[in-house]
Amino acid sequence: MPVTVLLVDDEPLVRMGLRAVLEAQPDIEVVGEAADGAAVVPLVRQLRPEVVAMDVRMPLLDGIEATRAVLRTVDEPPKILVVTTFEDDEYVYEALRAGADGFLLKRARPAEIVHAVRLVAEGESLLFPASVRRLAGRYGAGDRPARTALERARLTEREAEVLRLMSSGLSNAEIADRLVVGAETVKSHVSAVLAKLGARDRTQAVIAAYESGFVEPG
Amino acid sequence: MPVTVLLVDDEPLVRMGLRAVLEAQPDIEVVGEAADGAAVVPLVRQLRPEVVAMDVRMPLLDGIEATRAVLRTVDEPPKILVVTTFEDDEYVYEALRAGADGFLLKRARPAEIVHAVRLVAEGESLLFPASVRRLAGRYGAGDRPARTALERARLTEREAEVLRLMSSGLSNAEIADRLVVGAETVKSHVSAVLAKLGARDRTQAVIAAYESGFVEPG
DNA sequence: GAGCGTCTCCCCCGGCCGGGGGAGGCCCGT
DNA sequence: ACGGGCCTCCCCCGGCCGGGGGAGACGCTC
Repeated sequence: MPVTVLLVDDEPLVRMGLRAVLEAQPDIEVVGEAADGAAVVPLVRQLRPEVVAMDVRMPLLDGIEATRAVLRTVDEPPKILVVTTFEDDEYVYEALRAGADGFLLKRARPAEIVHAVRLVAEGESLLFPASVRRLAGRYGAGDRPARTALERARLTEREAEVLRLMSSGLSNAEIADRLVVGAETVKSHVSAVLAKLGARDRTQAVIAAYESGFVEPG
Repeated sequence: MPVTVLLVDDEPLVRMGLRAVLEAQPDIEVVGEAADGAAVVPLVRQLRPEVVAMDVRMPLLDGIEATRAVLRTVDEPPKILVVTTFEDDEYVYEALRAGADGFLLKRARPAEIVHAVRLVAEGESLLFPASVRRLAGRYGAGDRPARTALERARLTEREAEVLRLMSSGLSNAEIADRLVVGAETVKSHVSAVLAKLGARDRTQAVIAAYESGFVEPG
């Protein structure tokens, strides 16, 4: 059965765009739309979507408040994907802290959007949108949303170990030596880590590791 | 004229190894050796080497104290390259704080050793030996040696900008778009950054950026 | 015993990356 | 006016990386 998605955005154009992109996929079904945050909770109760693509800036109730409302009032809440532009980065981190599961850049290409939806639907986090770095310096100490997001990624012990070694700058071959396993094995673990973190390459994974507090600089 | 190097290590075997490796290079000349830290300052005054390859654990005066002594008492002091094994990482960061210019792992391959010597001789730092990560958590707040080391790397404005973008997870193509320049241009900047940081690839450069405080996690 | 997750290894393949070397234009300081 | 640093772009090339897909072995749980 397909992944069910609820679109929440005050701009019809954006909703139509997302719908067009997502409906083109056989395994994704858009089950509803909302134009403001206030309508989200009742719609979620009614439609029980697996994923909510949630805009940040909306009338009545913004994406952050709507995210909080959904997670606070709905049993088995859907995954929340925060839809954003570069411009409202400052709001995004609040949404993540409110419990959202990932980012989605409006300017992302269709394939990336589809990928993001599938990822969160599978319970994986989407730690790494290209703009994550721009959030730096805006978190208060102690409440880093990304940390929970990475924890949500549920890395296995081996994968965590590989991520640590990646974060110390080692190549796959070097990691293989260190762990005394084959290079192909390391590749498997690395691929798993990238998928779970929503990272495109090892560099993004390492950044996510730093941003989330998984590793810490001096 | 060749780069002049002073070897300081209490083990003759290590000195011989280093000498063999370095002397094989036409552009590098080993001008002297010392077996303990106490002999370093007078030898530096006498020989005026451009680079000192300094062991950490030595009799009489260890590498950290010797480094301090040289930098404090010699005009136009040489570049200090700390020679270390994995095992004495805990001492290395002190050496860096004392003003050393880079690391050198004893188990590094000859080509890497030669490379390290050339780099520091050219006034560039060697931020990224494979073990840098192991230093994490040992720095006191406020006195991060790596920060000074990265500052010593003297990145140009453009290179710093590229490093920042690399540290936000962008690919070369994406950086090119963002800066509105050609992909080849970005490659040039990236290569320059890697060289100046002593990083092997962009991941190591990003790690160095985090470790040095050049970028900061949430 | 039949799953399921984890860890291990394999193949093929396209692509981005990074090294090496070169080159032209610009500004700035000598 | 010449040199040097910086930014820009170019070519060739080998290699690591990451995706896709598959598979066997182990241990756990149901």
